[in-house]
Amino acid sequence: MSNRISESENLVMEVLWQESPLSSVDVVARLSSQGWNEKTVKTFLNRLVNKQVVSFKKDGRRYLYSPAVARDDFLARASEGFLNKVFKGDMKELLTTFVHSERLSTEELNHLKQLLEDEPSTPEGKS
Amino acid sequence: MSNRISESENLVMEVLWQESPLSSVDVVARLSSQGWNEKTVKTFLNRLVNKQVVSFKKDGRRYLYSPAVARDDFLARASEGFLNKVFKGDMKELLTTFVHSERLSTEELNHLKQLLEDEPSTPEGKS
DNA sequence: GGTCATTGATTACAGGCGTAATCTCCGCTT
DNA sequence: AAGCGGAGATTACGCCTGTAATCAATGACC
Repeated sequence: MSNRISESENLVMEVLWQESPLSSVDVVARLSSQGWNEKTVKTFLNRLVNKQVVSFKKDGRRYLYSPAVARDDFLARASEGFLNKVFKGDMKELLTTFVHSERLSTEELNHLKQLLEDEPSTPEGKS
Repeated sequence: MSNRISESENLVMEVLWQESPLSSVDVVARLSSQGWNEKTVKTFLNRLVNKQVVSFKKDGRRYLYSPAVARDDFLARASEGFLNKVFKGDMKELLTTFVHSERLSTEELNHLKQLLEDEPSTPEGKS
């Protein structure tokens, strides 16, 4: 259970997924918009290492951090968890909620249509 | 900040959204699959009342609980939070992740296409 | 009317999280 | 070689959460 990633930790992961390896100083810099104290970021890095989702290599006296898990896997599992938790696993309802959200722009709608066209499984026969 | 609903509390909400008002005994019964002690469920009900997302009416010495917020609003806000937290607000990526998930059945895909067709905003002009 | 059972309210407590400060170790500088 | 400055490790601490047990009030039964 303890290998769950918190919201703040997730932001740190995002930085590392975007670019790695990074020193803690770099990570702090890339998270400056969060207004976090350097110590706070270090704490997150430490916890992530303990949770084994971030690895590091020593470079002199500093560490260079890298993600130890792929972002896609991560998102997929988080999404799955959210789906089950909030929507009781009802994917249709989840999609309906998101599609009906005003946050869905025309561009996003088109992107979504594109995605659906590229998806294989929708000919005629419903298997 | 404290009006956030936890995962367990959410399950209690689901029960009430499905049917209300309900006595605590009823809620406990409907959550029996969770294997929670009656005291535990009472705690959640109490916390939900304090968070003002559940209201109650006295019926003799017991309370009859009802949701104080609409499920749709709730899902929408939870979804918004998830989108921002896990996908940094990137709706396209969220949709991509869900659509690519193997959990998306043919039926769900068709449902989604239907949703898109019913959505107004996809002519030519992008605003 | 008093006692008891039960219901909601209060209290408990460990582990996770946000947010850091402090400690310790070690490589550079002088 | 000695000291210092900075990196990671450890510790701190209050709030939230999961999980209940205990407390207090009150309606039902005798």
